[in-house]
Amino acid sequence: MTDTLDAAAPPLPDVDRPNTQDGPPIRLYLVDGSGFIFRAFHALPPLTRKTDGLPVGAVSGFCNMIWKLLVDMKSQPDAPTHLAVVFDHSEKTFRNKLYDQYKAHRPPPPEDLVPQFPLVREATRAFGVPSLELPGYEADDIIAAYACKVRDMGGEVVIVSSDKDLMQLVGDRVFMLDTMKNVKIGIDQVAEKFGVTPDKVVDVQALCGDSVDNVPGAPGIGIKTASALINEYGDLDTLLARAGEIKQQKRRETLIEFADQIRLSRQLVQLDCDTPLPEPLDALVADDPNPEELQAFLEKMEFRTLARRVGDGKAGTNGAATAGADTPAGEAKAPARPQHKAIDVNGYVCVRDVPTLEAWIARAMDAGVVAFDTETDALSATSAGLCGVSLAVAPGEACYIPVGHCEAEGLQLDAPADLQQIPLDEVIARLKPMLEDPSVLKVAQNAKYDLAVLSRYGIDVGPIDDTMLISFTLEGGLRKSHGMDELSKTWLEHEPIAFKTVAGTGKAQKSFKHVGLSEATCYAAEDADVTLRLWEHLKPRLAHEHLSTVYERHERPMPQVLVGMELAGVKVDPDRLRQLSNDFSVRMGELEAEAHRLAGRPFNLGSPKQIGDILFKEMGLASGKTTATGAMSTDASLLEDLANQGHELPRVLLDWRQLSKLKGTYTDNLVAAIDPRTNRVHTSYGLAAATTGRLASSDPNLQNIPIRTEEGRKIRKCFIAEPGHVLISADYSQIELRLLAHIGDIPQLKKAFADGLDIHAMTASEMFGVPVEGMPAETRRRAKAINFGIVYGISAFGLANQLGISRDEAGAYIKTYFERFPGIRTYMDRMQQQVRSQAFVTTIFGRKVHIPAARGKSQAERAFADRAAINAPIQGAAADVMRRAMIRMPAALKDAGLKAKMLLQVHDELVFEAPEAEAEAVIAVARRIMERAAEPALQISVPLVVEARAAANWDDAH
DNA sequence: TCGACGCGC
DNA sequence: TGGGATGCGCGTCGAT
Repeated sequence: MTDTLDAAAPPLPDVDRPNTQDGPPIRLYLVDGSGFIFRAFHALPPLTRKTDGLPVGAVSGFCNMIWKLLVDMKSQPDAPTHLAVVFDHSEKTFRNKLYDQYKAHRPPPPEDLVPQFPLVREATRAFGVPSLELPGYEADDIIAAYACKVRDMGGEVVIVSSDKDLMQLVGDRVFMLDTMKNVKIGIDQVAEKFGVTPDKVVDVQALCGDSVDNVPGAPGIGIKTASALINEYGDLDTLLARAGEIKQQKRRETLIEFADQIRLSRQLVQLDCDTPLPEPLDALVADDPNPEELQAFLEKMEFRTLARRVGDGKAGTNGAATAGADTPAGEAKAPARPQHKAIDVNGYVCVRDVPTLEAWIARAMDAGVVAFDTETDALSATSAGLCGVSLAVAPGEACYIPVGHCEAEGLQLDAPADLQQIPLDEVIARLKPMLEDPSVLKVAQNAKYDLAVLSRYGIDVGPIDDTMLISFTLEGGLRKSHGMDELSKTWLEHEPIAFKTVAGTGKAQKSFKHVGLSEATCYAAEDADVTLRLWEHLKPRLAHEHLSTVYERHERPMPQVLVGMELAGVKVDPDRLRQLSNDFSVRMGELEAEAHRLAGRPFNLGSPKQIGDILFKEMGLASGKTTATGAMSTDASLLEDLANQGHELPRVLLDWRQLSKLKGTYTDNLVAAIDPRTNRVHTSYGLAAATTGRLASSDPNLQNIPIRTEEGRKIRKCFIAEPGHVLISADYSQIELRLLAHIGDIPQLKKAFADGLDIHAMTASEMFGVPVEGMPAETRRRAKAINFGIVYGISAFGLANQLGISRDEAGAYIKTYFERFPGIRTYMDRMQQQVRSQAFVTTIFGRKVHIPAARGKSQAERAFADRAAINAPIQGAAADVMRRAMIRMPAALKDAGLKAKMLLQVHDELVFEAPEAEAEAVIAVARRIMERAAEPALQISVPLVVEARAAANWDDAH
């Protein structure tokens, strides 16, 4: 419950504070108590009262939410003036008289939830909030009655619930608030869900029915058909009266045959605004709780954090912390219990004998879906050793299976810790069939890591779902990270135990294998538990938000592919790299001495600040520009200008910087990154890093190896193949411009690509009216800069900078460009409009790229969003094409009988290693797969062309 | 921990 | 009006 709304939720329309004739404005908050307790129970981690084990998780979530509402009442402009919590009273209601099967399929509530029902009512009273219920009626009807009354009086109503059955009540002055997701639901959100305005929601529900409540509806009609029909005919009665006019035979017959059942369904879903009010409205006036009574209740429940906040009277400013504070995470900070006794911690189980392990595996097989997580003794997935595996088979039901925990050397314990574990081989052998069973879905957060670890122990995990990738597919661009901690805080309002808490921090940080089994179980089992809950929450959204295909085709297969590449690694020549490093050092020393001589004093060449002082203060050179923070800029373009004016020092600094960069970033670190076991370098690819869908490479980054300068290429030459093998580089030629031609439908560009012309020369020819033959190199260079600039949404200023021409001249170029290629202007305008109205754009493959800056306050932010919106569909489509090629590549190579391996990806390039004799065959396979990668999803209207070459090192293959 | 810088596509 | 004025990453270094 953070203060700010989810960025995805549009702000509420400004509604003037309503006035009633005879009193202050009314803003009534109605909390759907029954709905809340079910959702809180399933969404929040299990929490029990310490003294007697009474389950109180849902009560805790409920108390935090109520407290937040009460705190907001004092400060927020849209705080409640009236407040009540509404509960269902009994199983049987008037609806059962209409239809005896209503809600007949409901399973009994979970065992752990039952004792919490009376506690939530008690909590409500302790907070001084009226608790309403009425025999024979559902909570929804009571909510409807109050909502209608207040609305008709001119007041405002906020229904705290996410129950879709309440959405029919939404209107100009009636909203819903989902406090667990921090989303407000207004008319637009209802329309998005049901495809009709709220007043037509019952008609749609009557048609499609509801399997949860056992409302029959019309067979074979879903929400889409229902809303289409209602929108066409206006309302349900008209539709049923004119059902004979419907063209589709099946649909017509269904509506006629089931007309009565549909009318009954409408009666079942229609909420009754005439439900008698259990209390007069005046009785719901919001008021402060009685402090003693509230404290007594909270202490009885052992909600210490909330009790303290209530005592301070200043709680609620950070709702997320409030919600998490009474969870097991807080308990973990308590003094450690004796390790050898703690087997069952917070309901999580530490598995240390084979029968227990078999029982958990059986439960996973039985459930058909299991969340899992691996714990390791280091960070690198390609080298870390396994410490243990955790499994979650249902929310709150998780275990940790330690396999590699041991005592730290030199660490004396008072009593020997009990570290008895099932042997590693035994655990692997027993887990393997379940983890590889095609009928059991394995859910992981960042599955690539766990797949890489387990694959080194001979387990080929599958099928998998990845909560990180699901989140990335749904919300790429909305949040910086899709890490588990952040997702848990957002969606489960729960802060998992931090790794630091169990392993320590900084110098004292210990490897996970030295963490005691009790603490390790708390941490590891919780991760699997949280992963399962996140999956339950996020996975259904893919379908609802039309992102299932993107996830299934472009995300879900990637971890497997990348594991293959990361584990393969790439060979580098350490001797040659060390020699380069030495050469660079020697020359840097010479340049440093020269720089000190020219400056007249020693200084640190690596410090932009000191360089600024020397150049602009001591030597009096004209400082051209400043950086974002106002410091004097000393970047390469500026030093280049000064050098061209005839100054000596800037040239020396530029040369030194180049060598310093190469040595510091590349030579030394690449040698250090060689894994001694494989003698190769294993990068890690980030899948949820770039919002456009591009991969990112890190530890080390192999996507920014130098290529432009002669010195830099010396480093690239150090990437080599094994003896008897070659490296093969295959890269898409001009893929972004080709996709722009397709997406923007630019005839001249499409024709040029179809004819295989030099695209930059063609652009120059179109723009400047000169023939391609005999064109000056400078003319082509300018056209090339414009082509690239267009892809990035460049301005006249930027282009002028890039080309070293005047701003007016650059402006004229851009003007000419748009005149020659009007389709590009249209494309850019379209993206700008789209991002400003929706705050996201999509690629031709359906990938959604959120650009929240489009809703930014400053013009600069929105201008930035415009440029990102122009670039994202192009860069993103290229990334999508590349992903499709990569996903198909391993099988294509294998089917062709080739031993070649895909090693690296650099956005538009793939690097393979193959036996020399395979080179030609690999090139043929790579080109075929890459050039046809968009198919069959899309037919790109320009050819995608791949250039490929084999050589002994990466530079020569390029 | 942050900003400046620079490497890649 | 006028400031700001090419997209997406990662890693290093110095300054704090």
